[in-house]
Amino acid sequence: MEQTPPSLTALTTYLLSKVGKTARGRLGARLADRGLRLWHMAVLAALADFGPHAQRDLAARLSIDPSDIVKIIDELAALGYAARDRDPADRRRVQVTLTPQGRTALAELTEEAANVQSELLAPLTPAERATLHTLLTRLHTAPAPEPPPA
Amino acid sequence: MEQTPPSLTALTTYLLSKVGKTARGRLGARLADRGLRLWHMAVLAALADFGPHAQRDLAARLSIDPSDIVKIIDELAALGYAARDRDPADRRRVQVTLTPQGRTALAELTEEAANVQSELLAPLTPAERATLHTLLTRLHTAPAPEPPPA
DNA sequence: CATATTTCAGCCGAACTGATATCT
DNA sequence: CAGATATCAGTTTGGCTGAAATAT
Repeated sequence: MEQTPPSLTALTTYLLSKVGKTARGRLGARLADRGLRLWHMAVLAALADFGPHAQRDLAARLSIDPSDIVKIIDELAALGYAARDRDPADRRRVQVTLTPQGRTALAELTEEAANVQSELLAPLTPAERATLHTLLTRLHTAPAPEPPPA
Repeated sequence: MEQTPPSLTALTTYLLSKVGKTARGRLGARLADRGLRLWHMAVLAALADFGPHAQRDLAARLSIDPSDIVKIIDELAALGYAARDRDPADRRRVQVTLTPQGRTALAELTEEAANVQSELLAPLTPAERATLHTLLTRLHTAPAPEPPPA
């Protein structure tokens, strides 16, 4: 079998990128079976965890481009998972709320994600999975330090 | 500051995907400063570690589509980092070899990658970085288990 | 009029498909 | 002629840019 160059596997950066890509791919494939993509699940999760959002706030929270969120909400609304309403206080804003169907859909997606995860992390013991999760959490929540521009 | 939904950060899969994406982004940005992309570095690494390849073998080793490798080699050749020669034994094959300039370029890229990495992993202690690396290596080298189709 | 939010149209890079050319 | 390799053209997808449209 062809091997990955050791010059690359020696870089944690490379492994993170590669393993992360397969993780995204696996989960994306499962969601695709339901006609959804990763952003759909992210939006449902944000609505479930933090309540209704203006579209702009959803985009900011999830680091999606505001111009892309339109179609995502369109699709979630078409499935009955989310509802659009004008914010009466500021009619420029569109309040997006999670419907009960959206909530149950999210529960199913989370279930799917857990399945994908147990496949993906199968080579690790439960203790190792926990360690990996805490280390990744540290990296994720840490401020991204930019080096001082030369 | 807007927070990421806990429903997502609870998933190791999500963290892997997200952290991996920023890793790829950071490294890619550095390489872009030199007019290169990630695949260029991967190809140089494969040539350095395993010697000359036929283009098809490069594609197989790095999981690139064979139709995409053509332009990558074009660009590396234009920079003087790689050389194309017909394999005299099988003239269908194009042998790609690393030039001395390519080798020194790879050394510089590896240096850059190490810099990116130390920024990215700054929140972790050296011991934790080592743990992360071994865990990721286990995930990377493990066979990708597909669940039995329903 | 200046600003904020949403929406839409189009561009660009990455990944894949299919067809053609060259060689064994 | 069948098979393998490389090359080329076209499609798709995601993420981004820039310009309307609506409201404050």
